[in-house]
Amino acid sequence: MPETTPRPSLTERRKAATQQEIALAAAMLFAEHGPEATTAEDIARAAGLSLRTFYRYFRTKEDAVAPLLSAGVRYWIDELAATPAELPLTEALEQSARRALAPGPGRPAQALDWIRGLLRVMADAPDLLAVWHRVHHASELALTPVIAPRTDADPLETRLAAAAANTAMRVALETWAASDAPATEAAGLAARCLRELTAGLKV
Amino acid sequence: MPETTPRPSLTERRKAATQQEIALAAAMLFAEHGPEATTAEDIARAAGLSLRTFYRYFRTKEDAVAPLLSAGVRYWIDELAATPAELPLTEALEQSARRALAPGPGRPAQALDWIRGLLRVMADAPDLLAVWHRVHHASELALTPVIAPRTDADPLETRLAAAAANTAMRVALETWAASDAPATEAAGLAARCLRELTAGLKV
DNA sequence: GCCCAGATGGCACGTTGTGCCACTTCTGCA
DNA sequence: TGCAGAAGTGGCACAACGTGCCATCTGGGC
Repeated sequence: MPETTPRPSLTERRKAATQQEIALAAAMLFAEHGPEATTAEDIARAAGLSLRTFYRYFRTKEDAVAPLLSAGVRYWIDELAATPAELPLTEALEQSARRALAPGPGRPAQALDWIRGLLRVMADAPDLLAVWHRVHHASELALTPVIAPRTDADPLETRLAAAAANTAMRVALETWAASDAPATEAAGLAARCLRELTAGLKV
Repeated sequence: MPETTPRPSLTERRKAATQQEIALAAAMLFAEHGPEATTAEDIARAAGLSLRTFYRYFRTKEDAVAPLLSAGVRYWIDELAATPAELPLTEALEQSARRALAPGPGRPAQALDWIRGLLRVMADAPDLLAVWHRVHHASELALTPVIAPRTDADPLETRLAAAAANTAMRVALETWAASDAPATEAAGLAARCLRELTAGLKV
């Protein structure tokens, strides 16, 4: 079977697993007691490693949930990159968003639930909110080169398009998370936000 | 002379002055040595107060420059709120942006220069970048109620419009800051970004 | 001039995040 | 299979961060 990736090397896989374990432990503790009441040591203990090692995986305790928060947009950008180049950008954005937010292979069904749980405790946790914004800033930068070959706009317009699309996705996720809608509705909401934004603002 | 504000009370004005002094001291130190190499005590000393008092004005050392970073969008929202209601939203956004970024009464001419200086050291200062994003998140929320009465769109569309307009302003400021263009060009760039975004994405 | 509210400073303390070193585990090569 | 180098892990010490608490001082109202 043809593997595109050379092969993740046992150690690499362990590190990835550890990172994921830390992320889940942190998300669980954050959701239960709030980030303020959770110390880095709590997370380390819950993940079964020393405090020193925890800080080798993440720069701050809030960063620990970044992999969970970025899952949605990560899938989205991957899907967009895999979309046939003939498709108009507008449709490509919508279609990839729908696919990214639907459960599928390699997409843990609870990914959206983690995001919702974390977004809900962010209201009184500025440092955690900062992670959410950092994630979307990163995805804005990652989106630009993916969009660029699909448009003939100049660099500034391309950057704007990436930023706008990214904003639409963020607003969709925040709106969904604030509601009680089931995870299945997130994809539709994201598609709608993208459509409205690419069509232009109402006067 | 009719004053709209009841009158800021000597103590209030002192506090505001102190806050501004801290902000300027922090921006100066951040720009010169980088935020990493600047301790909260350095800022406190430069502003002529104790460390304990510093933390009564700002939650973290990076927060100290938030007043400077938010100046631009603050002016913008104020101008927008003061724009005649008959003006179509698209034009109101552009016009108020132009006014906000042009030097004028109550608008320190160097405001944009501080933003540029700070944005340039943000590349390797995640905590400072977080403040930039927090400022724009706040302005996104502040923009929504100002836009709402000028449109008949539903709440989600209104929120999207605010988020998009806000994103346009942010991209404009970041683009201007990354360039060597004089401060006078920022207004035009912002207007252009707003126009392109409100018109809709190119396919 | 007196008094209360609030601003300030000093101190102690828990938490954060990092440098350094010793130890263990994995990986590659013979 | 065995051995040497590389890499992950943990413990310790330490500077910086951010806050609760209390004592002191300033300033505005009666």
